[in-house]
Amino acid sequence: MVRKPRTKPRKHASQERSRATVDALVEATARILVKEGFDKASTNRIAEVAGVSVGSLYQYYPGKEALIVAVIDRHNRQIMQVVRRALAEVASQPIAKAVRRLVTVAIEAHRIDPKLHRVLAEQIPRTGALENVEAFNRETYALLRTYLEGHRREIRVTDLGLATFVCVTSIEALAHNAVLRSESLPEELMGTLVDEATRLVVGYLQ
Amino acid sequence: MVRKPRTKPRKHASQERSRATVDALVEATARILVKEGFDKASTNRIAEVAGVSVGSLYQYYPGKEALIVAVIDRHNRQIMQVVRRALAEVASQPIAKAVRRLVTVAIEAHRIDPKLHRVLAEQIPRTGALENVEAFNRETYALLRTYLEGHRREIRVTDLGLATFVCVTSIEALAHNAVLRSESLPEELMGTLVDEATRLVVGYLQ
DNA sequence: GATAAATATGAGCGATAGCTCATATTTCCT
DNA sequence: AGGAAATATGAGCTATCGCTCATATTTATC
Repeated sequence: MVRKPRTKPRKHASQERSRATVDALVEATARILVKEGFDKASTNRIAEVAGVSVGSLYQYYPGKEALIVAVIDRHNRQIMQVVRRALAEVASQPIAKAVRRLVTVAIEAHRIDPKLHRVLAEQIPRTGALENVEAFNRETYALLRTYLEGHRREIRVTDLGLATFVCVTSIEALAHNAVLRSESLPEELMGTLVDEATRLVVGYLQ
Repeated sequence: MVRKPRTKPRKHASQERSRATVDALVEATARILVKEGFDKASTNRIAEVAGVSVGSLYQYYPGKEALIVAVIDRHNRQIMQVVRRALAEVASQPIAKAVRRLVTVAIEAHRIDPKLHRVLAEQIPRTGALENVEAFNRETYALLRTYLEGHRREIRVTDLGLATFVCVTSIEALAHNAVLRSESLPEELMGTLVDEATRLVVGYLQ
């Protein structure tokens, strides 16, 4: 069993100045994670890079963990924005077209700050942050499920929840791995990959 | 950039006694990871739980990281043993049957010491250990590719490498997520999941 | 301009981590 | 039996970490 540290901000920054401090802290954390790795992201170092004192850090965040969570949250919000928009656009489109779009978007989403994405995926011990990530996962799941419900007639599938799980999981994993290997993978394969992933999912649904 | 600590054992233990020490250390590391979490897995604690002195630990492992790698390796070897056997059994079987077996095996494999599996997946910063994990991934990839090559006539696919990637990635992800959620997921869905995953992959290949 | 509230500072404390090394014990080899 | 090699010990060093708090500075309020 692992006990979780607090991860919520301490105070709500109200003045302009303090909001700048908070931003600088989150930004510094992200930069350190990318450039120096998780181990180097100590509270002292974060404050230093943010150009702020450790004391200020602890005014707004109860600890290192909370900063990391803030970075993860910011990144996830960016991703979810893209995903939400895509699923809204696609709502009335037929499966074949919709899935293709979703696959493309999934890859795009994973390409938002890919270096940060990689660090978050590989180096961060998921402790406490998990709840937040779970929340985003649940939203993706709910959104896709809603789409599938609206297109039930086009689908040949018993359990809709299970189908959603299968689709989200495979699309996510394909996008994730493709982007992580995108340096060692020829770029032109990316297009083909979209075709293949689409075929995979559409074939499954219909 | 992150510089990697050494992860190779220092000495090759030759006597019976020292082999026992090494085993105890790896075992202790695994136990601590599962029961107390990554943070508590300090070299002092590992030595204590192993019933051995810290000094001995450093005779065989250059640091904490190396012990973690040893645990990961041991776990991956167990998994690969299952996977290799399955792919050998399946070599001459037609796609439909083979894929179903592989999906089942993937889930089984993820169920080997699931608590450890979860900790390794969620809590361990992948630093240096990555190379080893990559090696196992490549083997899985190569094995499946060989199978697919032997069954080219049954497959409707342009790029065999890409097809392998798609199959490995989705089966792996489905098994992984299914097992991680297996407590919150009704058990009877597991059987259905195998059906669905099989349908997903077979439909894609044919 | 004066007072209060908000914000910022950073030296330094206690805790713990990783790790070494001088020393002791066990095993191997002849 | 006896010396050499292998193995084991653990007190304790250094480094760093997360974090606090007494103090200083800036901003809001009237």
